[in-house]
Amino acid sequence: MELRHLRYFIAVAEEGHVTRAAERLGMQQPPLSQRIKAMERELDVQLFHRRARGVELTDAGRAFFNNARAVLAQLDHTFETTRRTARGEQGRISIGIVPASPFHPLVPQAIRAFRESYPLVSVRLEERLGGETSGIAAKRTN
Amino acid sequence: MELRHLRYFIAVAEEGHVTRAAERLGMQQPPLSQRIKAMERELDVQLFHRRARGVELTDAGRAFFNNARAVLAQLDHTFETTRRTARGEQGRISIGIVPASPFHPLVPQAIRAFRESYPLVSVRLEERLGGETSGIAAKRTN
DNA sequence: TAAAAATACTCCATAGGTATTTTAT
DNA sequence: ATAAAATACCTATGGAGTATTTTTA
Repeated sequence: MELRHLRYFIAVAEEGHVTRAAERLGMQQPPLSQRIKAMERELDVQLFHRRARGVELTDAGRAFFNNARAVLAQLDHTFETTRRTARGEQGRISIGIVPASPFHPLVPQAIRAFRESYPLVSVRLEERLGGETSGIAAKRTN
Repeated sequence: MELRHLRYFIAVAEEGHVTRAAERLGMQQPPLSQRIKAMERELDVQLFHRRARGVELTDAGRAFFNNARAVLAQLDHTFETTRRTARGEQGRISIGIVPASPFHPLVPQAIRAFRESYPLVSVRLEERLGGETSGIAAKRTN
């Protein structure tokens, strides 16, 4: 089973007609009927009752419908999260700083400003006594 | 993007090598490289760093990895729920009964027994005063 | 009997296989 | 220099289109 098939199934369930769903999907009725039947074969579950004026979800079909929509929603969320992470708009960053550093007093304000621009990035601040530099080190910890 | 591609990506991420992932998937390395690249093109996101000894997830790739596994897990859950519903092992049932009926005293024990056999079916009992029958009526309310 | 789904087929596009080259350390 | 990924090219299978038949109420 592929994502395309989940979308086909959802269209048919929402329209209540294979023919109307095919229109909405920009394809023809027979291949859509075939794909739905292939899904029923693969699941070994009847998803629709065939009526004279369209199709109607079975109980199992309704269960599949609700869950399938959730899967697609989660997938959309996945794509968005991935793209935001790639753009640096989402994720986790650790900042290490030496307390005695001349930058020290500026850090809290800098973090506030950063958070305003990147609300989905969580910033973690660590103060360390030792260390070879007197500056600031930041690294992604995704 | 299709489910197959999510599985390909997960295999590559877990193995850290396109070649090993291809073995695990029972396919050849070049088509797997092509599919991964196609996914990166479609998402417009680089998912792996190419190293001399394999590949390594980028930050965005790691975000995609975590979410993609959740999508597949939810899909498995979807299939199970659908099959259980088809077998009548999961769902909701409403039972209507007339209080004066001779069956009335037997109902609670019957429901207890049913629940033992079908713990994932939720049973709802409704008592109604009127009604054309003196018996018991049950219907699925999925 | 009429509207819609199913079947039978033909064709095409995506994706997989094989051979080879390029890249990264 | 070497291990692994990328590229180029060919092939094949899943799925989409068209024409027609079957089913359901």
